[in-house]
Order: sequence, then C-alpha cells, then structure tokens
Amino acid sequence: MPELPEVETTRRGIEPHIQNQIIDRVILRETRLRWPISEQVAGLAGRRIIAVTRRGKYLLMQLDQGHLIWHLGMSGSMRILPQSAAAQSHEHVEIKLGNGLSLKFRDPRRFGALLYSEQDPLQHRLLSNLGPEPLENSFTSEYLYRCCRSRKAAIKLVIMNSQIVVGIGNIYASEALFQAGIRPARAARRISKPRCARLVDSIREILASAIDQGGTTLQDFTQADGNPGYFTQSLQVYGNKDSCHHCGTRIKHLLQGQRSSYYCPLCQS
DNA sequence: ATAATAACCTGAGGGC
DNA sequence: TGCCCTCAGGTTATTA
Repeated sequence: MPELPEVETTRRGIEPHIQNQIIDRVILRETRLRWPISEQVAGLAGRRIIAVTRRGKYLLMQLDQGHLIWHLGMSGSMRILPQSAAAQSHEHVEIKLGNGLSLKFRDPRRFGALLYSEQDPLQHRLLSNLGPEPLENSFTSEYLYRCCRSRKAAIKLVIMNSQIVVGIGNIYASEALFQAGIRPARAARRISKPRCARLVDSIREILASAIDQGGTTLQDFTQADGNPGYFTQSLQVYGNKDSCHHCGTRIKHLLQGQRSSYYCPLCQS
C-alpha cells in the first residue's frame, strides 16, 4: 500500500507526538513480519526518540541509543492513540510513550518490517543501495536518462526500481506516466531526453501533490489520526476501468511484473 | 549486470 | 450463505 507519499504522511502525523518522548514500554503481539522482530526491540523501554525521518519508503526513528527501521509493506499503517484504546486486529506492535499516548503499528498482511540497528541506518544493507530521493535535487533528468539508456526494460519497471529512484510504487508510477504522456510498457531506452525530463517533473508533481493531500487510501491506509488520504479522488488512471479523464478514450489495463498498469492509449505513447 | 518469476501473508469482492 | 477464485500501495531471493 504505502508509497512515498503515504510514508511521508505517516511520518508527519506521528512526529509531533513521539519526538522527544521516552519509550515506557514496547508490546510485541506478533513478531512474524517480513523478518522476525528482534527481541532487542522489546527491551527499548527507557530510550528517548530523538528524530523521525524517512528514506524512500522506510521510516527511521533515531533513539538516544540505536535506531528503529520500519517498513509498512503492502498493508501497514501507524496510528497515535490513547493507551486506553483497545488493540485492533493485526496490531502487531505498540509503543507506549511517556506522554500517555501509544504508537500502534497495524499490518494485516505482515509484509512490513521493524528492525533495530545500533549503526547508522542509512548504512544498513537494506538501505545502502537505494537510489536518490525523487523530491530532492539529486534526482535529475540527466540521471534518469542515463539509467534509461542502457535498459530495455519497461519504463514503469525502471521508475519502480528503488535502486534507481526510491518511493514510487504501483499507483504513482501509473499516475506519473499518464501525466508525462508515456506508455508504461515503453522500453526505457526508447525514451528521449526531453521526455525523461518531463517524466521527472511529473513524478515530482504527483508525489508532492499526494503528500499535500495526505496520501491515497484504497483499503488499509490511514493517516496517523485515522483519517483516509485524499489523493484517491485525484487519481487519473490507476484503477480507472472507464474512460480517460482527459480525452474520453477507454483506459487500457495490462500486467507488468505481476502488477496492474493502467494507461490511456491516446494520451500516452 | 539485467531481466523474469516465485515467494512471503491476509482480506475483500465477484461469480456461481 | 458459502466456497473458490482473483486481486491488492512491496520487496527480496532465486533463477535464466
């Protein structure tokens, strides 16, 4: 579920409630996530949360000693609730804070992850090979063009590859390609420099706009306050089984790498 | 190195 | 109602 905008929305939602708070207690109700949660995590009572940052789709919590590395997987979400609130189903982790609130992690499909690291999390094996942040200046059209030139893979697969650029998942890949007028199955090496530039702009605009609207809610995702994300109503092609909002042509659907892609055969080439 | 595929899970929704 | 099938915001590991 969560792509960069949903993770960033989550980060912004939880940060004001957990920054500088002491961890009173960690409750692990289910440790079988993507990787088993280390028993070290249960022993973090007494630590202080210094900062909450994001790298790609990873949420990073800097403690006064050590770091927590979170991933929301396909169905993960976080909420801030009073400690009196009853646990929901699939609420695998609860972190009770000194201010009387709890950070709760819910993840029905358990593709998410919670890792503890004593070292700089950016050096962790899962994060050390990630590509640039799409909303930062290091993600340029020259860079993307260079990545594309050698690849015959479909452009949608290329922009969803986190080693090339982080944060773009199945929804926003379709949306950005629609806005850029590029078909998702087009071979990356067949895309001109100007069209790469347009794609970079589209990716930036779509992601920034989605963050502004609190992300996209289809099923599981909620903001940290429980509200849905409102970018859902801005989606142009993803999940569109009818006609193009721009020209009225019937939206086409195809499978790429076992994922659904949507595009307008007239607006996109 | 790049590309294609299977695998990890639960739940919702459609067809019969 | 219930069963069976397909599909769902991701990523890694394994094969060609």
